[in-house]
Amino acid sequence: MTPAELSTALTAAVAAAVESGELRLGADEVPSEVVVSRPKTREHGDYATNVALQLAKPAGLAPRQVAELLAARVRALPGIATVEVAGPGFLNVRLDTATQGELARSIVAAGNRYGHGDALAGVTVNLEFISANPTGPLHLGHTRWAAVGDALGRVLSAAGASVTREFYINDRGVQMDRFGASLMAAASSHDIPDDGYHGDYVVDLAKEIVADDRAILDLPEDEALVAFREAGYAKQLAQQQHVLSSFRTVFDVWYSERSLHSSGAVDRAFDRLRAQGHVFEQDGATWLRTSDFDDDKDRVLVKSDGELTYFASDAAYYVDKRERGFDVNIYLLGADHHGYVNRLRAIAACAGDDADYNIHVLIGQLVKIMKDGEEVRLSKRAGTIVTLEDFVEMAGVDAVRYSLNRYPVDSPLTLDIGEITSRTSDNPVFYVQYGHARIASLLRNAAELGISVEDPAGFDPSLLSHDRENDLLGALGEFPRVVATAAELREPHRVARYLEALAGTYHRFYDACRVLPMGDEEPTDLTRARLWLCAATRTVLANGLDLLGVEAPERM
RNA sequence: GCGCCCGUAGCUCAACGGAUAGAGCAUCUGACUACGGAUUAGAAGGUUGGGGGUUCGAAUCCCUCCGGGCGCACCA
Repeated sequence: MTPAELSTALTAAVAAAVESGELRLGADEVPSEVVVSRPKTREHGDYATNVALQLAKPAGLAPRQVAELLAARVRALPGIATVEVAGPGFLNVRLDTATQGELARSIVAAGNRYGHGDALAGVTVNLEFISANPTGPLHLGHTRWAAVGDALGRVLSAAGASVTREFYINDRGVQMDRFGASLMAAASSHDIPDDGYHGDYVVDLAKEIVADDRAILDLPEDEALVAFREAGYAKQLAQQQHVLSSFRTVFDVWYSERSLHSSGAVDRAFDRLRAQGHVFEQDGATWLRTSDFDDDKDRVLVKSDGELTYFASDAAYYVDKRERGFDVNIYLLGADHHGYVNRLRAIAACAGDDADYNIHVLIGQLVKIMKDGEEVRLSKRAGTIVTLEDFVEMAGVDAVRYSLNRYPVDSPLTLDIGEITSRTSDNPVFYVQYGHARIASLLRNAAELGISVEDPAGFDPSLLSHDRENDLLGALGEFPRVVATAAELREPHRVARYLEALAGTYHRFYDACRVLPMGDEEPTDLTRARLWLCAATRTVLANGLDLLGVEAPERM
């Protein structure tokens, strides 16, 4: 029995108690779903619920009275061993061993679908992250977003959402001309302007551009500037795409800011905002009255010189996403952009949308990396900043992705290269991957002994009665809810934390419960039952690592 | 000045409003002639920054103060 099935049974029990008149509740006071949780200590049963505490006040009864009358109903359900009322009014439920053990079979049967759900079914999500300027390499902050954004996309998909991952290319604006000017200066060995881009990559890029087309040096200056800018743009974008691909981060849409303007999306957005009545003219400029909502001041859309602001692009881009059919638009932004949150929400509100539902902005705090006790600040390539490539070169894709996905994004983060690359239990990514490899090895050994875990008839779930087996089954049952919660809260780190706990629970089971026969003993029913449990654990570890975009190795 | 985020063990960090606040590292003490010891058992370590409030119950929600980070353009 899964926690979800138990929850359904408890919900029905509450409804039946209301039906019979035992519980007097209004229609809107009957819970649509009774939440069950896995208690911290086994003394509190396999599962516990606080529903009686929550219903006591509306029902006009003492919490323990409510608990007692619900307990009587739940005891009668199939698969339930005992129900106790504890503390202020908790219901502590124990399942029959066989009922609990059946979970292993369900998990193996579900395979790579176990953990997936339909909590977000029918929701179309636009997940925008990184969105760097195509004027240089991706740096440490982008790396956090690449890891978290990609994992979040996987988690949202697992929860049933239809997810489009989008990278907004900031290819319009003065920084592009500065980039072109920097490349042109580097190509002719002039000093790069103070407001330009520095770092070895600019020089390398300039050399490549000249090697591709020597004639570029003979162009008039204004034409050369454009030519360098466009060639550099193409090369730098390709470089970012290549690096992200190596980092196992894929995008469905690369959206050019230029195309936003050339396609008429800006005009359409302005029309919509005007129609909603939030656009006004003042001092020769065109404004959006964002202060009608959460923003602290109004924002300029068109400057008095007729130029569009960057904010105009933001507004048009949001409206364009909505026109493309996205219900929920998630933005992952760096901490230095937190001032944008309210104005982005105000754009949604000005467009007539629900800022609480249609837009969701995640702000990521800074990442620092330490090596040998000192902060790593310099990049060989970029001049001043640590790049995604530098980080991966130091630690590897799996360690970087996993480490960045272990923590909530709204807290600053310090990672130690030595710790996240060590091949010992103090490194969570290896601890979890090792758990998977260990089970894979065990199942290989079982196959060599001719023991099949495929035969459903060979599985007697009632044999999984050891405390450590019960712990493991309980942990395995939590996975779907962990995934659903991670998706709902946009917090993929919950998956990583869960996997670490699961790996620990497995190792403790393994330490206490011999699985394969010793010496020349024959396999028993218990051998087979435990192999089912191992296979189920392996499935969950693999599915969880996949949600983080981290390999689940057969061998290490 | 206004706004956002953060403050939990010596360190890095967890914890749907739930029961005794948890892991890892570091410190100390144990467990292998057996499936991967890359494992595991235990000890010690806390007034969850301070103070109020709501609640049967607060690290979590509200108010306030203290401390830290960041942001407040007709820049992009």
